[in-house]
Amino acid sequence: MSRTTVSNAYNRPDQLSSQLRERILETARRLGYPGPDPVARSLRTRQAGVVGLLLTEALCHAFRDPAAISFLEGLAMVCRDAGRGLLLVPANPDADERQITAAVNRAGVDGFVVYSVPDDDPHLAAVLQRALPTVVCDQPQVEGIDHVGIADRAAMGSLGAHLIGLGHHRIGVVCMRLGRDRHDGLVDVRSQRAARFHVQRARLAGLADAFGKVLLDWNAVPVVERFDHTMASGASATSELLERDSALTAIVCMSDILALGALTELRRRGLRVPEDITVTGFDGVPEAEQAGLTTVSQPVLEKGRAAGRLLLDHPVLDHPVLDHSVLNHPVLNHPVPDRLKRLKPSRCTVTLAAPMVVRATSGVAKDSS
Amino acid sequence: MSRTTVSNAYNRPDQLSSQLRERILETARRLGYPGPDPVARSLRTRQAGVVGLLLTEALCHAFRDPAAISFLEGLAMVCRDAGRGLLLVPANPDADERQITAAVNRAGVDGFVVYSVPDDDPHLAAVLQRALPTVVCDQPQVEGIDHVGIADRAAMGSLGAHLIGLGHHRIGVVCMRLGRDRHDGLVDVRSQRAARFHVQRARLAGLADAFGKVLLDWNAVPVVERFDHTMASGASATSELLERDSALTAIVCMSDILALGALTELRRRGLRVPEDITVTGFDGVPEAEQAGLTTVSQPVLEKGRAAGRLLLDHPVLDHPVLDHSVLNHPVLNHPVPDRLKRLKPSRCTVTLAAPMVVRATSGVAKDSS
DNA sequence: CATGTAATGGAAACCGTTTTCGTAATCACT
DNA sequence: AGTGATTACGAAAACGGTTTCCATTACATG
Repeated sequence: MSRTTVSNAYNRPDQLSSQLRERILETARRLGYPGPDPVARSLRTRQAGVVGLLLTEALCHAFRDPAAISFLEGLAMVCRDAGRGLLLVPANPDADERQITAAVNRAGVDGFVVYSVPDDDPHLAAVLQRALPTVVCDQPQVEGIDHVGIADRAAMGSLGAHLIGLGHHRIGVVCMRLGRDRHDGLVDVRSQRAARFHVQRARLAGLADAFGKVLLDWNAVPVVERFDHTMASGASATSELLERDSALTAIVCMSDILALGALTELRRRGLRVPEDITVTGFDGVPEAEQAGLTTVSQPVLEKGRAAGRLLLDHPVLDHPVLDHSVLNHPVLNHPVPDRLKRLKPSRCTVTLAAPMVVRATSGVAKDSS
Repeated sequence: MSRTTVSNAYNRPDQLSSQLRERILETARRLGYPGPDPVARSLRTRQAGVVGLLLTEALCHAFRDPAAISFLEGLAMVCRDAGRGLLLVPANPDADERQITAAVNRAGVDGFVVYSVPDDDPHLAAVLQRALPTVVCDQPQVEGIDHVGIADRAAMGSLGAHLIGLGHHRIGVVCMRLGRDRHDGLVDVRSQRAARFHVQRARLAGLADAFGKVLLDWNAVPVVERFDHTMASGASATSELLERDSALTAIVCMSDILALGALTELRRRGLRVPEDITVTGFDGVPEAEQAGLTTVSQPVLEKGRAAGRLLLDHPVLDHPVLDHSVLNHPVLNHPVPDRLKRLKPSRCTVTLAAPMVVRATSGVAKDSS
């Protein structure tokens, strides 16, 4: 019996008579042959049928972040529909350069999605080395690499302007980690600008924009960094801010998780939100919605889907590659009534309708064999 | 230049002089060679360095279920520490038999973890065909296949006895889907026993046990099934139960998600929990903790870690044998059936004995461990 | 009966590594 | 310089399929 025929029996049932096929399968069963080896098949066909996903190093925290989960969900949906597997690349922050490169190089995938890792992450560098189709999300744009994201800076700018419009200027900011090293505490403007994470950098810059626009001094705004992206961090950072200045009128958090932590801390201190103090978040996770948080709602699931579609070369149907300027104007779906101005409690959600998709046309990494 | 030397340059830097190695790497860079092909390497080494994960078909719902996420997190942690990738197998409920088998067969993995799929799931059948090391979780035990789970039946039995001890006997039950087909509504005992999901079957049986033990009629207890595992389902099912019998004293939900939905529905109706009516859940997710739900806290993350360790042949360190009396969690050690020896050296069945606590924070009940 | 055509099965090349083993070169030591 | 040990590198055989191409057979047709 030739290999060809066996191969055909499994993959092209129409290429041989059904009784021969049945005989082959029967024999296979008897011999304990489990079917064609997927690895050998991948080698020959030059196709793994798998998409690699590079999540932030802090895997444990990624799974605790509803936004990351939604992204994963969106991506997984697209992969499932395309019959592709989704491989979580084992990203170990404590590994040395060699191990990291090895981990990425060992991944038998047809392409990579990179989600919110630091700019200088060695995993990312290793991925780019692989010269496979790649999509980055919540990252700085890389020449020739597809990109999915939102207008973080503009969105946070809107939120900042909204707050300032309400009369807030004595605010404190809570931010997740800005770099790969643990640092919990105040960060000055220099450090803010040097943040290794695109998202954090952009959002802080957006807030600074809003302050600059009305000639308020951004340098005077305390920004507290926390390495762990948890509610507890949000709480402790809020505490730190209030110790420093108990007269703050708003706590601006760079994510909903942190904002939820801020809420609990404020309640613990007997402060009413939003009567006594305002809290804002970012992302628009369900829990935030339920808590009645002022936040920026971004289409996280859609970002995952867009990334997947982009990688699998499907048309990015729902997200035509938009002009940058369109998305630069996030929609305030609750315009602030006049009577609410001057520090009156108010809640609004800034909704970003669709992710921003930038398709790399120069195709450096794309389809280059 | 021979292939051997190039291979060594990448994988065994100590096997050749550093200047030769540098020369090779330099040449590779110049020629655009991206390093050894992981697929070919896997073929040769007979090792993919990847663990396959088969999640329930309803992928979208899996990612919305905090318990499933925690399991995933635990598994991912173990994989990361072992330098293994984690492959989400594209499980499509709507695919036909052939596509499903193909999806599983295309996965280049060293082993599978199967998490809470229906007993008759064709994906599961395909996985078992592959004759690879496999661990099932929240599934019925399969001869010769590693198993991770908790004593669902005993746990729910304890919870039931606890409720009965408090005087509850007029209760309603909310359950997630019992089979692969959508069915929303009341289910009789026959259907309960025929449930395709191990977990649901065991938990319902445990509750029935508790009723039987004190000679209460389980047939009289209304059980409402919901296909979608969401808070909305919990709410609507609760509504359905109350329409049927407004004098219920307790709503027993088979998961925390459903229970949280029940809570909102009851609040909406102006009923106080736990003063007017008791609600119980299952899983012990953080949200439930926060809501002060009576629930069974199971070590979900630990289950994920145990599954990973079992598959990767690490000792299952953190899960020692506990006394049967605690909550009836035996740790069984099965000798390896001879025919399976070639697949994997040491197989055992582990039932998690890590802390499983019946919490009673909602005031009506108080009990522990 | 010869011949063209379609259906079916087989031979061999190829995918890109790892690994074993052999050979040549280098080196320390007597 | 001879000898044995050690090191550096290369040749060739797997690994387990897919795919292309060709040979054979069966059958209908002129």
